Parts: sequence; structure tokens; C-alpha cells
Amino acid sequence: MPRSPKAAPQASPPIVDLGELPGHIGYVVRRAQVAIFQHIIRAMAPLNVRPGQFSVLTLVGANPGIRQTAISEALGIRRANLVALVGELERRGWVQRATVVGDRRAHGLRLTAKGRAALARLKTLAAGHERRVTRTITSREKRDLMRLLRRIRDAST
Amino acid sequence: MPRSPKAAPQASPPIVDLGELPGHIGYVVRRAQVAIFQHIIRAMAPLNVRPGQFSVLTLVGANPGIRQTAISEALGIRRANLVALVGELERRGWVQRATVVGDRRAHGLRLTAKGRAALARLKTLAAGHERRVTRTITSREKRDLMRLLRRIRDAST
DNA sequence: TATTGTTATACTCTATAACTATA
DNA sequence: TATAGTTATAGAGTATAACAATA
Repeated sequence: MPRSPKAAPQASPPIVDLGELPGHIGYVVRRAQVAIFQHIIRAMAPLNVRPGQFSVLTLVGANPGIRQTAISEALGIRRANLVALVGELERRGWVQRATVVGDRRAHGLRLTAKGRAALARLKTLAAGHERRVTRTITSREKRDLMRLLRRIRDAST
Repeated sequence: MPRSPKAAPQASPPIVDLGELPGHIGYVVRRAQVAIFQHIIRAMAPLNVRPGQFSVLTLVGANPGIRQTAISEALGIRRANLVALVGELERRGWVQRATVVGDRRAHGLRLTAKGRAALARLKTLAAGHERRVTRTITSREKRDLMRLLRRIRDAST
């Protein structure tokens, strides 16, 4: 059973000195990530879909016949943990596992018609979410933000 | 027992179309956050300290006598989950729980001498980590990045 | 009545190891 | 031998509800 994650209670704040935390990129990125995820989970609540499921659905939609291992490497989700995730998408009738011709070990994943409809709906919800959370920055600022984050990510290896 | 989180295996990547994911702020922020956290956990491995513990230590250091509820609200960690976290810091001899004069329900947290030494060491490790992960961006870019992330976070309520 | 810290509990996400069936 | 998917399992992190002590 999924739960709607509520923000931690932000009651009358006693003035707390955060020290050097606000100067740490890890702290600021983490707080932003949590806030964004809470927002998108709320946005996708009508379909009860979580970010991980959305990203897998997106990959299957963009790469019909893709193998679980390829998804694993592309998204940084371990193969073992994808089993239940894909299983849930299959249980919902959104994704099909079909054996790949020429390699009977592998499963080629495809969206069903229902899955394509769900993904279309989710993309609309995601777009609305995106507009909301980026409403106070310009598209140029968003582009710069993404570029800097990718550089930070590349530098964090 | 803590484990050293390894990056998900990034083997010979079959070309996968990520669809619209790279255009989603949530996706880019999340991937960056995971990479940064893996990096800082490695950086703090000598003291076997995780990001949550570091942030609590920082707050106690900057706010001697702070109550657990104040930490909870400042960091977005629920009171209930702070119990074990602070307990571990106390077990390590880094933090003391003392009853607050005038309110015997509360615990005022303070660093011990050992805790101050540990925090000093951690701040050095954190600074090294910070230099590494931001080495490919300018200080102006870092400032802009933080500003934009805070705006995204504020917009995600 | 409300608040502080706490306990108990459960769910999600992530991690490793080992298995099976194929290659 | 190696790979794809799977199972079993364990550890973080995070969520809720309810309790005792105190305000």
C-alpha cells in the first residue's frame, strides 16, 4: 500500500543556526530533491505512481522491447530491485514481458495499450508538475541549472 | 553495520533513449543527489558517518543545548526517527543528552570534547568533498545553482 | 490539553549473494 | 564461463500511532 508522503511538520520554527549546511551542495540538492519528489508524488497520486515507476514506464515507452538489464544500467536501479518494480507494472496491465527472439534468457518489455494510455496521462501530470515547480525561474535558468547539476554529477565519481 | 554504497554497475551501455527524463528537473536533481551522497559517504568513510548524522552533528555544534524537536523541524527528520540517530551519536560519545532547566520533558543536546573533535575532522572531510564535486564549476556558478535550487524547493510546496 | 521524547511498527528504497536457465 | 532474470535477505530512511512524563 502506498502512502501519501507528507512534508515533515514545519511548525513555528525556533530560530536554528544551520551552520555551514546551506553552503553544502549536497544539503541544498537533497532538500530540493525531497521537495520535488513530494510534489510529483502528489501530482501523480491520481494514478498512484511513484517516481521510479514513472521513469521505468518512460524508458519502456521510448524503447520498445528493452531488457531489464538495460533499464537497470540506464537508471541506476539494480537488476534485483527491478523485478518487483516491473512485476507491479505488469500486474497493473501496463507492461508486458515477452521473451526476446534469439536470447531466451532475456525479457523484452513493451507497453500495453493500457500502459500507453497511462503513460500519456502521466506525462501530462508530469508536465503540470514541472511547470509548477519551475514557475519562479526562467527557461534559461532551468537550462543552466540542469547543465550545472550534470556537471556536479559527473564530478562526483 | 554500514555498507559502502557502490554506484550501480555502469557497464558497456547499450544506447537507451531516456525520453523526456533528462528534461525533468526531478530526474536531474535526483541523479545528482545520489552521486553527491555516494561521494560524501566515501569521503566520510574514515569516521563511518552518514549524511544524516553529519547534519545533526553540525546543528548540535552550532546550537549547543538544542532540543530534538528543533532539529527535527530544521532538518525535516521526524522526531521518532531522530531517537535512534541521536542515540547512535550518544553511543559513540559525541553527543550528550542533558535535561533542560525549566522543562524536564526536553533534552538539550551538546557536543562532547570528542564530538567537537569528530565534527572538526568531518568538516575538513566535507570541505574536501565539496571542492571535488564542485571543481568543474565556478564559485559564481555554485552560488547561482544554490539560489535556483532554493527557489525550486520553495516552489515545490 | 498540548508538548517532548519515546516505542512499536510498517513501507520504500537500496544493497549483496546465490540460484536457474540459458548463452 | 558468462549473462538475464530471479529469489531471499538485510540495512537504511521514512512514515504513523500511541504512550509516559511533563508543561
